[in-house]
Amino acid sequence: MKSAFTTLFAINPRKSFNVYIETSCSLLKNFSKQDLITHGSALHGHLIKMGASSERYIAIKLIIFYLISRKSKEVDQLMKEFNGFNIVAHNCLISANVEQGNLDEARRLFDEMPERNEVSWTALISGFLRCGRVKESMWYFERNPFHNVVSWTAAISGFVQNGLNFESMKLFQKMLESGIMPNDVTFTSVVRASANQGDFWLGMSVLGLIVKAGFEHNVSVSNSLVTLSLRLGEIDLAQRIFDRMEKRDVVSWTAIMDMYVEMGDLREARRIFDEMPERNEVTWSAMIARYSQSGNAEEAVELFHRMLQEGYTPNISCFPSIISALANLKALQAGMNIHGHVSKIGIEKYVFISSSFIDLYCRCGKTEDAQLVFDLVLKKNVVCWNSMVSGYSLNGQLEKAKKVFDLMPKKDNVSWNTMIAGYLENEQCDKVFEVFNQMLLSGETPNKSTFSSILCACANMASLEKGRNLHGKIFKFGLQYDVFVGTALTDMYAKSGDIESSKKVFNRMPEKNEISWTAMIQGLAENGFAEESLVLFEEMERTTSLIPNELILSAVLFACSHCGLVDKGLWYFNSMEKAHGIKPNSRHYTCLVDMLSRSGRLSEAEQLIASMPFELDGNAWSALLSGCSTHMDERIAERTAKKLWELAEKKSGGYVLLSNIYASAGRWVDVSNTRNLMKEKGLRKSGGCSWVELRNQIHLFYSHDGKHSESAEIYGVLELLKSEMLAV
DNA sequence: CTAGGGTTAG
Repeated sequence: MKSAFTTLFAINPRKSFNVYIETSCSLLKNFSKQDLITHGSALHGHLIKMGASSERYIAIKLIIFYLISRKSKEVDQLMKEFNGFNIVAHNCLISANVEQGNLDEARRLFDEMPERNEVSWTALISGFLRCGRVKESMWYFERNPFHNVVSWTAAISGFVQNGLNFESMKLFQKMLESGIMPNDVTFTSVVRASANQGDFWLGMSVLGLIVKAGFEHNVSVSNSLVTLSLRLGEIDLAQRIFDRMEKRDVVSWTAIMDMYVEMGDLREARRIFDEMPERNEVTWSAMIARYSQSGNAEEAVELFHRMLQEGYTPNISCFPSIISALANLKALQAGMNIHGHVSKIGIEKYVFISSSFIDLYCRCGKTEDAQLVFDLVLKKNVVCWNSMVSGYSLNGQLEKAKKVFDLMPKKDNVSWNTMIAGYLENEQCDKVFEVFNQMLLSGETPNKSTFSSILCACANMASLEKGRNLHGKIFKFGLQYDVFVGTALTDMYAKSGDIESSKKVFNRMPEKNEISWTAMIQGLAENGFAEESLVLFEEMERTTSLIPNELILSAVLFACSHCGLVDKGLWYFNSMEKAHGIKPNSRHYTCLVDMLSRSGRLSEAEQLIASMPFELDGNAWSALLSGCSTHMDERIAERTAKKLWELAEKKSGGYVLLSNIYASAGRWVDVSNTRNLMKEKGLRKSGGCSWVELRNQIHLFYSHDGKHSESAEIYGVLELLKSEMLAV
């Protein structure tokens, strides 16, 4: 561009300057390229030399150029020198300031104009709307003496952009009453308003007006109608409108492409994408976003590369999707390359982009880098904060996550859910409830995600009372028929030992997925209903197309082991890889060892352990040992005990396991010996913890350090109670 | 003055 300009400049300096400035301005709208700014200033010097800088049109362009480059000193200077203002020049400046978000400056310019036309009014009114300053906009709108289609439409579309859909429809009605005919732009805005309202009949009456006014074949209007139909779930209608269109443009094709995504048919969407006659940046961005959102990160990345190869310039909207895809792939290096590029073109501080980078860095374990990105964001929104909170919790840095969480100026339910899920993931169940209670107290509405986490915490603690309480809350929020919530309820009841309620919830679920079945089959097996568990497993195989997963199969093996169905269990075990493509893991082996040991097939069990393709598993050894004690095999027991001791040497868990085994066999002397040995070696069992909930306050009690603040009083009362009881 | 695309929890 630079050399082309030099040539042009030699022929006609004024005209070429305009071309140059126009190009620079439009480029600078999106990016603030340092080299363009340098070129612009150099040109300015040139123009001064040639005496052309004070000519009205050029001077205005120069002011706008500096305005966009955010060089306020130069702008002020030029404004002082410049006094050839007419309405057009003034309007240009107002628009440029609006574009930059300098609304107060635009208003000042507007107020000091000696004379204004309809463009001046519309520029200011729509400027305020664009910044969400609706009240000020309306103040000027009501005083506008030049009401025409454009000013009405500006106000209507501004309302729609600010989410004031109902108000925009009211304005539309007023416009019709005042006798001004809407044009195609008005209709597209109004259709969008009805789509946002989700009101089908409103949309249809607008459609009637469109037909009456003769705009039904307008491309923009039809496009908005296609989108309206899609939003209202009227897929057939969308297709019909699309099919009847005389002319279709990129927007139409992109909209219909999205229709297939909406229907869950990504492949068909891709086919449309490949075959559409025209594509632009938005189309590419849309397809990339769809891949990224639906978990096809590799496809998203591949498409992004093709987009670059074919010479398209990715715009701001494209980056969040591609960064998110890279985050899913944990592709740190590729992400950093993008970060470099994005910084170079000066858009790295945009919230959408920063939020994606925060996520990327955190998923790659780089929370410090993420924090750096976070600190630089100019206008942090909730998502940005949430990304930082989730990033810390993802890396187990719960204290930092909580710190950021507490600093948030505004929280939404994602924020709360993130914090809750973080504590759950890090097994701090007490905190899970603490945060949940705070969430309720803050007035935030829990959703299915919240309840799934909380129920999972209940299941981990086997807290039936809390679980029942939550079940009631879930009904109140109407979430009882959700798959995730239903599954979590099934699991909670099963893990808390209330298998009847578990079954009830499971049977009433209108939709069940793989995880639902797993929870129920596992729940039955672990609660001693082994036959029922196996029957349910067979029902699942018979009535659904679900493929059994690792967890279901270990539940099945567990059930077989508890039913004494050794041969059936062996059959399942042996067919795992062949029938379901699942390699047995250590849990499966442990189940099998347990099964063989229980039925007295001890040497087979011992052989199986020897053939295990994993690191030695304490659970398998202890299953064998307990088999030895029921079936009185001293020889294998000796060998097994020795192995267990070896294992115990390595970690405290081994000793705990050992002492538990001795305890279950009633060998109390050995239990105390083991515990003493642990003390000697400085090993300690990780502490137990319990708590009670009183008036929304959780009181914690630990088995090791960190005593309750009032433990002396509590023990005092306990002693008192004890003596009272003895006295009776 | 308008239509299609963007980030976070589970």
